[in-house]
Amino acid sequence: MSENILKTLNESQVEAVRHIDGAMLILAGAGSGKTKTITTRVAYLISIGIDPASILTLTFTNKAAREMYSRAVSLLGNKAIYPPLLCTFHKFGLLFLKFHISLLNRKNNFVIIDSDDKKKIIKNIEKELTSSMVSAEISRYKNSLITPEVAKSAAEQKVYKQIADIYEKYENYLLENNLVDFDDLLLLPYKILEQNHDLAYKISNKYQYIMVDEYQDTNELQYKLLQKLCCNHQNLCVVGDDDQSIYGWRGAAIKNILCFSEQFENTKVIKLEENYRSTDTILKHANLLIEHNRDRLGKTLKGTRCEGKSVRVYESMDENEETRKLISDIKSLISQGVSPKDIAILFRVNALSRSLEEGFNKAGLGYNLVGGIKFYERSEIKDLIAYFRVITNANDNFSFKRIINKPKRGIGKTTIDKLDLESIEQKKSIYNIINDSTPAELSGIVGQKNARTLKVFLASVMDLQDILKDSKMRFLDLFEETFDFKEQYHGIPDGYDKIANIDEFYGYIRDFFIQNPDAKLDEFLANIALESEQDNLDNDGVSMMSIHASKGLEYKHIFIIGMEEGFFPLIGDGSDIEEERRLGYVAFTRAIDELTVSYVHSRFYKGRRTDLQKSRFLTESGLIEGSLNIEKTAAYKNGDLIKHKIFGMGRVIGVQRVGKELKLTINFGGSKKDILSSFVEKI
DNA sequence: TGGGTCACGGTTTTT
DNA sequence: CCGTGACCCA
Repeated sequence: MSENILKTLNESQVEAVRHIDGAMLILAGAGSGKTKTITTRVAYLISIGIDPASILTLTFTNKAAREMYSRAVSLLGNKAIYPPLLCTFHKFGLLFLKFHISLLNRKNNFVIIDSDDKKKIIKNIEKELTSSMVSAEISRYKNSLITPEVAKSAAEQKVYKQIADIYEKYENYLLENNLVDFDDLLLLPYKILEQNHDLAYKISNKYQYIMVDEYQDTNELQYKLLQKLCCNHQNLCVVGDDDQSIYGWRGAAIKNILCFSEQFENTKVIKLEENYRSTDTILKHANLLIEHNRDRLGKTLKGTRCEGKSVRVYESMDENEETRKLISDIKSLISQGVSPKDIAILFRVNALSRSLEEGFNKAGLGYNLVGGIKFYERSEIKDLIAYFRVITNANDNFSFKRIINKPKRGIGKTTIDKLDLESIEQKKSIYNIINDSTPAELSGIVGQKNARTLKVFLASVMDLQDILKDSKMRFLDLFEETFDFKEQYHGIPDGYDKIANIDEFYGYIRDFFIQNPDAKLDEFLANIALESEQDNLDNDGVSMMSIHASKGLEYKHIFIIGMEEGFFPLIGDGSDIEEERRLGYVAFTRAIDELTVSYVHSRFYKGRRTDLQKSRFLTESGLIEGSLNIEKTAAYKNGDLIKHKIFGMGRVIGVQRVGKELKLTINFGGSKKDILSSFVEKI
């Protein structure tokens, strides 16, 4: 049976699956059967008698976890086995904390906050700095294991002192309200393992075989955590593609994959370079593009299919012409019997979807915009979530403040501020202040009218808490009855949609409790906190999404728009041209049969029309002949200007990597000439 | 308290 | 251009 599983794999894949003990790095190029290899390895390990409970597989997304899990289970057939743990990093962290957070003297009824909540908390602490900036900075600290104290003492510039200060207050706030953010789901387990060697040893012993998907996207903290999990063995198998690392801006440490072999002894390295997805033509251009990157482990995708159609390059005056071309193409594809589900339009910047959407609407074509505002991020849903959080965790001041006036009950900012102050003074949550104070005491804080309102409000919340203990379903019915939550949206703009969302959400909760009758409300909350809607691909239209969102997906027909300097590659302060190129590589390799790239001469963006140059990626990938501008370019050799004129008149028809340099093939007057890039300089 | 108006700023975002 | 947030007045 174990050998049977390996039947449909190629040689390298089999080698990867059969390697049992010791560290392994699987470099899996785009479309090289990465998921198949991991899932087969899980099934194989179990089939040769390894205890499923000792296998841990970590992914980044729920979607990947679900897919791998079901594939691994189906490979094992119907044999009833104890399922191996296969989940996201964050889910693993959550499970770990539920068991062990007491080691940090914290209770395990903590609530997970999302990035929106985080920003709100930061804003409440300090309004001068932009909360997104501070939020990202705090994440960077946490993921680099820098404590507030260290951040404070290391800060030299005033801004960083300020940020470190906010960081400290933020951490205290989380602690007081028993909240954890996404970073904590990894950081706190690491801290616990760091402080408790026996536990680390025990856990490492429990998970003898650890696998990590998308390793190129791991950060410093994840690496450290993995080290702890492996402190008792070296059976860590990581799978990734350095060429598909596109989350550097978010703290992913590409060095984790680049240096894996040095960090773990006797690492076996396996490259999966056979691509089963795209045509040879598509791969050729993808390879040409990525060849321009310096920091690579080095890998070339080999095609297994056919040459296929050549990649089309569209040139348009502006975004309207671009959209017209795409729509006419897509219409003709559909008339030839292509399903719109097999078509996707990709862009580097979400803002580019606007003109597309307009065009599609006018043409009456259905589309499916991936990304955008997520269901759980809608304000009405977040309000409901805040209600449920307060109901399960009375210490959650943050959520309490969110719902205190929703629906409107006449409690304003001034009253909230007073309660906040009181909460700090009494070192007690707002919930408990309202509960513990006598009506007279509370009136002293917020006035008689507000005191009465708050007492009534809290009584309703407490009634619901009681009902929740008896019946979750009855609780849900009474919740709406008590607060008239939907009522507030009647007759306001978008109110109809909001009510529909609320009903959908109630439906979700009911479903969850039907599926998990024994689960508590806080389990539901933890579940949705870690759930994002990638499964947004519900309707049958053409998909539109950012390149980031397209990672891991494939479509028969791919259109990439906005191939212009400034848009793609996107140029900004933190921009990294190699990462942009990897994004290009990811985008190209999403295509199965046909790839079309498009650029325009001008685009309407941020309220103005901007002139644009076509993307360098078009020449780098060999999609168009590059032409060097006569005035701006000259060729030098050893400091001397050479053949300026001839070179200037030539056209670059090929670019190839030679060592650390690029070899440009120039065509002038019919004859070809090769020149190294170091000989080319801008004047 | 909350609705209205104006100024500002604006990549990508698995959890 | 278009959404968010600060600020002002009823």
